[in-house]
Amino acid sequence: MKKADINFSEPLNCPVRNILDRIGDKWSLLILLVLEQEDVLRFNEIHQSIGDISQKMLSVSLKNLEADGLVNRKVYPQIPPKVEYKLTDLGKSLIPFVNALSDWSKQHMDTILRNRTAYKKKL
Amino acid sequence: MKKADINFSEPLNCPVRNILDRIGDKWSLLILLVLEQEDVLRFNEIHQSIGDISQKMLSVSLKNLEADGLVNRKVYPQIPPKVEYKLTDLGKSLIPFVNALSDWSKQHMDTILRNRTAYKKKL
DNA sequence: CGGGATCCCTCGAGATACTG
DNA sequence: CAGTATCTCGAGGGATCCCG
Repeated sequence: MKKADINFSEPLNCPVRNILDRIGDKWSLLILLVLEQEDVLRFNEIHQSIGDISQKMLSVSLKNLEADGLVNRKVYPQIPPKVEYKLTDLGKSLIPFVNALSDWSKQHMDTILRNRTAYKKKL
Repeated sequence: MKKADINFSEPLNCPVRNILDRIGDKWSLLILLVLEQEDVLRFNEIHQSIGDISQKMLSVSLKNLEADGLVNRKVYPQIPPKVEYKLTDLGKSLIPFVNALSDWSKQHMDTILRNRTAYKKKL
């Protein structure tokens, strides 16, 4: 080993694996970013902002984010029901890093797409 | 919309979705970090560094990373074969952001695990 | 309105065996 | 050594219906 001696082969003790298990799924990051843009949103508002997420997956993803303490869920006991979601401080603290990744993606996506096309032709 | 007017509902035009499609899988980020630590590695060296990845998934993941231009693959035409992998400049440029995420994970993993335990009890 | 419960199907990914 | 080829299984995730 040369540098930080991170043990990548220990799934439970590897920070990269932990973070990926949390936000590496299809929707969680997207939900966090939507909530960051709008501050407070109701279930259907998130649903519409993302567009192509199913009700089920939105529900499941929100529940996971809530369980981890990244999102706060506030229920108004009324009929019809009203539920509001917002980021917790912990959730907000993750946003800058996600945005940094997003910016990297924006900058290099063209290059990556060109690389991929060239790679296919090479085969 | 309040802030950057990102259109999250356009899968093809959403940087978050693009980056997740690239690195949101189970192994790609891990491979990038392993390569960053050791500079140049052969196939089986990566295999052993990660430990619990199958040959198949390592092969597939490396091929994708190569296609996107994040990893360079150098074949020595000899028997037995020898293949070396290293990060490209593009691959290297992604590392700091991944490390930032990894650090965030290290800092907050305890809190998240406690949140999750408390959430389960609440149910 | 905000979900929960159920059904169903695709595909990610592991195990194994084989090859230049 | 560095993969490829096949088979297989389980989970991720969509569609639909229902309920307080």
